[in-house]
Amino acid sequence: MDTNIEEKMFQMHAEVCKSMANPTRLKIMNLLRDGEKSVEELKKRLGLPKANLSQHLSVLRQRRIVFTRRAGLNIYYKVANPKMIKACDILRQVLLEQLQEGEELARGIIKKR
Amino acid sequence: MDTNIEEKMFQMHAEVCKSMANPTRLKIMNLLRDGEKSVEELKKRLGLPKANLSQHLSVLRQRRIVFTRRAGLNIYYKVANPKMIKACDILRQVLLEQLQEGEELARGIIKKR
DNA sequence: ATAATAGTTGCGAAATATATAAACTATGAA
DNA sequence: TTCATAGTTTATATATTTCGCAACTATTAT
Repeated sequence: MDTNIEEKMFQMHAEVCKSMANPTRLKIMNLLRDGEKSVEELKKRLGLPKANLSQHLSVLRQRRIVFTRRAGLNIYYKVANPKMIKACDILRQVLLEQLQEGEELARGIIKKR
Repeated sequence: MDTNIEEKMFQMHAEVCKSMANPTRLKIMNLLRDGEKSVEELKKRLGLPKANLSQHLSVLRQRRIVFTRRAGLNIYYKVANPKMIKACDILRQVLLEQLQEGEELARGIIKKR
């Protein structure tokens, strides 16, 4: 059926969104924005217990949002598709616009007193 | 502090992602893509109990991803910021590319036999 | 072989998200 | 006022996420 493939797309789309629906994972993506980083580097920058970090990385890996490469003891993570970063940037812009609207609204209320 | 506002941005960003991290809500956004629709229309197209639909709409409303307008008995929903749709489109593209890669990989495996 | 370093995985508890059903609110018509 | 329609909210049960902790695996050096 044709509707079923659509259904699956929505399901997969939702799962990609879920992968990004956590502040820690967004921070990871933000750190990976300008090149690959080892788990240790990420751990240092984020100040998280490595088990927890590893679990978050696992979520991103499973959805193929990041790739890994092993080099000796270290495992390097990088963003699989730069479009993912682009999507993040757009959402961030949406947020900034919302904040701006909020400010304008607040100013409007102050004026009206 | 400056780090705190960054922290809050990541938090908010995650919450926007959470709003989109559900197949039903993605379907709603997709239906609203080309103009506002009443709850009843959405209900018909999605075939959901209205209570459930209303809850999903509530999530989108609370994150200001959609706006509402009342007209008589009906309440019309529309996408608040077209950039939200753009972000969805990019994610969908990422998915399609992943599927393509998967196919290529599969073909590669077949060839190698 | 043993130890050290870098990561991952499994498990249980607490917090969140989802669906359903029932009760509630708001608008308009008779 | 009473009723019907359109939508929201609340309560509750279930499923999913998230975290910390302990145990495990993989690679390198001694």
